[in-house]
Amino acid sequence: MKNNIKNLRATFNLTQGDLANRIEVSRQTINAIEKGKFDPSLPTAFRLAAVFRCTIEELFVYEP
Amino acid sequence: MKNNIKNLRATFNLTQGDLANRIEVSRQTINAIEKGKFDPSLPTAFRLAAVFRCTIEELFVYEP
DNA sequence: TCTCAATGTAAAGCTTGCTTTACATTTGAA
DNA sequence: TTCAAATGTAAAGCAAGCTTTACATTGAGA
Repeated sequence: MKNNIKNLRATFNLTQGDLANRIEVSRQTINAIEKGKFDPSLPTAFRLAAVFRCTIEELFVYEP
Repeated sequence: MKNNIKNLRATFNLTQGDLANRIEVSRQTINAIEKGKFDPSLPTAFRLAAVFRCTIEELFVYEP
């Protein structure tokens, strides 16, 4: 699963820590998701999409 | 997190077992998701949306 | 009514998402 | 150049997603 978080984060001028605070996860979680270490849970994906005012489909690219 | 899986499954004439096979999870997983026992992972949500040809946002309603 | 498919549910166990703590590396602004 | 903020990473531990096995309940058609 790929994602556009790093780019969007830059567009919105947010640090990993800022974003983490906004969606109430740890900074390490944001880092891990950006780095592709693991996929977020569905609730976390919804909160991320809400911050960037986009759909989950625009934020994440599913790869079988 | 609420979801419309049960309705859509009826519309598409699929049993829980059918749907489970389609997205390669166990029947119990489908049952648990329908019953709200837990939220699916993001990959599982993507596969569910693909079966019903809808978006994740149409399939799941996030509740903080 | 009988019966078989579909659904509900439970327990044990594995994997993954996420946390906290902690430290190293990179980067950019003064 | 230096120093602080931002990022990267790692380990241990808890919580959630999912599996397998197994059995009970519901429901609809013969």
